[in-house]
Amino acid sequence: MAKKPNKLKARLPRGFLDRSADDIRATDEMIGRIRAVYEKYGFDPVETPAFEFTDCLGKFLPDTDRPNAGVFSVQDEDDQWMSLRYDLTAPLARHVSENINEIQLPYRTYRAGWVFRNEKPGPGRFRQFMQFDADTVGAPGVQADAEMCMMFADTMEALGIPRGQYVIRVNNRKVLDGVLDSIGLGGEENDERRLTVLRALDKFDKFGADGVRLLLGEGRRDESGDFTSGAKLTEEQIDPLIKFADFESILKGARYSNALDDLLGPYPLPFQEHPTTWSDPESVDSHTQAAWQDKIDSLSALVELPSSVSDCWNIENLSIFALLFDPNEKIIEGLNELAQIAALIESSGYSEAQIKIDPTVVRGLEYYTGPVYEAELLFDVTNEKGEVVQFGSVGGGGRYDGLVKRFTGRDVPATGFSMGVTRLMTALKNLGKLNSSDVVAPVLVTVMDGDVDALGRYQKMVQDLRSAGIRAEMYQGNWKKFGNQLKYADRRNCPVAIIQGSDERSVGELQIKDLIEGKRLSEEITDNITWRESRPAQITVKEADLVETVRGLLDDQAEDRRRQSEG
RNA sequence: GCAGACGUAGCUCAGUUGGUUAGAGCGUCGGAUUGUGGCUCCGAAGGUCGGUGGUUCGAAUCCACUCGUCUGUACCA
Repeated sequence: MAKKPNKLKARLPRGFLDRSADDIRATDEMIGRIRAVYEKYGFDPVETPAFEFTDCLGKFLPDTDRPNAGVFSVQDEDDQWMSLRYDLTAPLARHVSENINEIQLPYRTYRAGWVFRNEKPGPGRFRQFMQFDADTVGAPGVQADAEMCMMFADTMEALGIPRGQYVIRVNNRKVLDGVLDSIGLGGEENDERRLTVLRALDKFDKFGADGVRLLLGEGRRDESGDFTSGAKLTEEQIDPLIKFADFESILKGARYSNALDDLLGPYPLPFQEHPTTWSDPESVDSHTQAAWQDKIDSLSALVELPSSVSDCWNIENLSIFALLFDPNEKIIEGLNELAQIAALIESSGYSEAQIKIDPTVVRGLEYYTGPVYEAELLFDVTNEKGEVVQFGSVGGGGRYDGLVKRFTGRDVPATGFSMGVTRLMTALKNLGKLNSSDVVAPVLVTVMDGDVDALGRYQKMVQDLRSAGIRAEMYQGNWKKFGNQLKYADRRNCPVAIIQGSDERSVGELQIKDLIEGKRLSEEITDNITWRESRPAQITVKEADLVETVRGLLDDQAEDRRRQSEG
């Protein structure tokens, strides 16, 4: 006997998703809300295509062994490499550069689009996902960064995430760079190690202070036994970094019982001559105390805290912890910018519960040059299996002053951020915060006779309903199995079915069946004969009353749904 | 990329120390019911046991390789 031909296996590449009607409607809803916020802030849309020349995306030309590592790349007819965009920022920089003469700077713009990354997908991470970006191009001042943070916070709230359930964390690359300089990691020869250190710091949320300490030192072994080699810093370098990054727990006494003792204690600072304790000022010799006070005074003179900034913004604490290092110009400049951002945000009425200065934020290792910010969800997200998922950030951004200059040679400072629409939607969906759509399935006009005249009459009913603004359709399957028509209507959640056979037709009537009410009534009927013959929730009306009756039923059902959702 | 776990029907899974013709539930389709959704009952279809090679009289089962999925980790512009 001949082998049956192998069936083609239907399969989807991993990391890609088919989107359901509910998903699409929910995404549209989200995008609408985000867009409304951006528009209100005075931003205009712009759209760029999915493909760009690979070099314009800022990616080096693909190497021949693995041309698709990280990005999806193809070669055009003329052998030039093109790639699917992996974010919306690099294409924007290209667009601005190419149209720099027509664009009025500062250019305030937003856009939503699919981006593609050829890397291993994980929970809530896909190879195609949607981002929604906003950028201000040609604005050098921190006020532009501050505005981005505020708009970010407004967007989160517009999406229905209540205050306290999200936070926008703000940091400044200049502070981080200055800190790394001061522990001897400045200069080009340390580029690689700086990256390793920043990556390690970025994992603070995931692995905590102890894990980060390992990554800064020799390395860390994960639970599968795989080993990640570390930055191989010395204890003297690691200690202040950890304390700087973890300063909030230190202040709260959460991690170190004698926190401020530690601050002074175990590693030599230039001004520290004797080990001492800070928590008990009596035990500190006057010389050391004075040295510290000098340091703090001189730092306060350098970091101009605007008078309007209150303590809650962490600037002062951050400044004190910057003393762990020898504060250089970069640190001072970075702290000043953060202080100004805090002042601007505060005077606009935002609180620390919404936007927070946080030295552990590391983003965009490649191109960010100043303030960086990211949005994090603070509620637990559970997946389909009911497990709590580490969700991390749902969007972020920062200042990228060099990106346009790559093309134009002109200094065009810019700042902007990106919302991860797909990620956010996964979170909101799992949280049940997405109002599953209000779209009601269509009214079904059933088919009792299949001749052209009859079909014409059914189609006319459908058109009458549609003309009245009611979603409606005629059954398109095998009409001879009438039971299947109602089964179809039931599974589609059709609210109402219209039935007209020759009996009704001959007296100018039709049957209108309320499928929702009928389903409710059916719960009390166990016997099939009764169920079929009682024809629950079914009424007979004149043909002319079709539209009016259906509209009445739909209104009643909508009212019921509204009441139910209210409790 | 690295490490680990797992691949049996459309889905969720069972399958004994290697032993005849690989099973169940759900779902699908048909019928009981030519004009009424649910329930119930009867019946049917649906499998290269991920693939290739090997050990064996005999492999879903043991071995090797390979592909795929999942988890952790790396990368994440």
